[in-house]
Amino acid sequence: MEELRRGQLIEATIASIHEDGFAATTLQRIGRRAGLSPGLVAHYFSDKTGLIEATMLRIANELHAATVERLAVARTPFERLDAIVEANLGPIQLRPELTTAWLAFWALVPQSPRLARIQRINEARLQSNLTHALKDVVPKREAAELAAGISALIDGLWLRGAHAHAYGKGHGLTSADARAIARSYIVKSLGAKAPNELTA
Amino acid sequence: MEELRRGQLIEATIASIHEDGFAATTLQRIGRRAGLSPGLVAHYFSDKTGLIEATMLRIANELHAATVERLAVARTPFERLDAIVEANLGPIQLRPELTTAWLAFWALVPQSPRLARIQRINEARLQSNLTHALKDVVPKREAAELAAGISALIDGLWLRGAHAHAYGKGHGLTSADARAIARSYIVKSLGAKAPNELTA
DNA sequence: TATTTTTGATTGATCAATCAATAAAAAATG
DNA sequence: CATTTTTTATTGATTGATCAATCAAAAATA
Repeated sequence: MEELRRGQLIEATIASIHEDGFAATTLQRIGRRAGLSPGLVAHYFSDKTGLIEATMLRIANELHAATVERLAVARTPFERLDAIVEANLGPIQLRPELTTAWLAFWALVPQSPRLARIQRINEARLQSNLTHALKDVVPKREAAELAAGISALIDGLWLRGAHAHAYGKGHGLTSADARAIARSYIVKSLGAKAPNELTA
Repeated sequence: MEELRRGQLIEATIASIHEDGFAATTLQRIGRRAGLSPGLVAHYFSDKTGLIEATMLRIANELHAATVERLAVARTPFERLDAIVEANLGPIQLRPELTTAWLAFWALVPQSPRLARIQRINEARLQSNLTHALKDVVPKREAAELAAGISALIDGLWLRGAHAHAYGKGHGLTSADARAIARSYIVKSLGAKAPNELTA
């Protein structure tokens, strides 16, 4: 019961941030969207703040889980890089509801040490996954540098994808565009060491 | 008088977003910070919304002006690319107050067509500047692709820089890190065509 | 004096949090 | 098994605080 209700409230929060905007995301609206009373938020999350934190944590963990799942079936270093790109920039992660929620959380990070912590872990996970995938292809020293660049590029592409939804159809970056740019960066960075497996 | 007051209120808005957080950025606080009455906002911006829009427009135009200024003294394509990187990721643009404000505005873009328009123009300016700088170094077709990658990377690095301030000293990306990563990407992308002028 | 600028109290609306009341489920007891 | 007791889940109205917007009055300026 507890897990069910928490999930309902978290999903309603994401939906409300997307459709009402973060400023208009009130406990009343969340409750109505979830088909529950606004008072329940206090019962399951103690606070509105607690619900927001739980929501960010949830989507961060879902991203991580999606990445791990794809990495598990990747066999070469290039497949691993591709798995990371796919998990982060695929159409599932670039859904309008999710990107809008991420934008809102990113904006809250400077005011909330709790959210900052989640975001830092998020960055560290991405960086670590990239470094591991790179460490067999380039010198260790270079791997860290390269991972920093790729991870920043992924976040930037994500940002572009998030805003593209706001620009309306036909404007801005698509998920496919984002992945193509990321792959192109990886291929160029690895230079001659990058075989065709990457794009296969 | 009008320009003075508008500037005071815009600066106070940026300061309040940074120090109080966007949610706590009220007309009262803005007024107090500016040493003016909260009622003046209505007089000079009609709305709180109008003040927010004017603030985003202001920092977008300041970024553009800083870019144009640096581009004016750049002589080679590589100097032009470096000027763009420097204008976007230099310590002036990566100041905590500015990055926090940008984060807040980015989060508002999905709910506000007016802010979305400013952001789209912002992206277009960066992309256009990069494409022009690249068009003499790589084939036209490739220039657009490359510009898309570099501009996304710049935005991603900016995001990292913004969050780095929230992580506290010693954690996260510095302005110097960001510029180094951007330059490294450019050098690798241009391959043998990139002379040393870039890092000179 | 006429006009513009500025003030700050007021208003009406909205919000998160609280909490007493109720319903449902589970556990304990006879 | 039936009944009572206890715990847990849920509701929704209330409260106190806060906000943007308004505007009449005052101050400054021309």
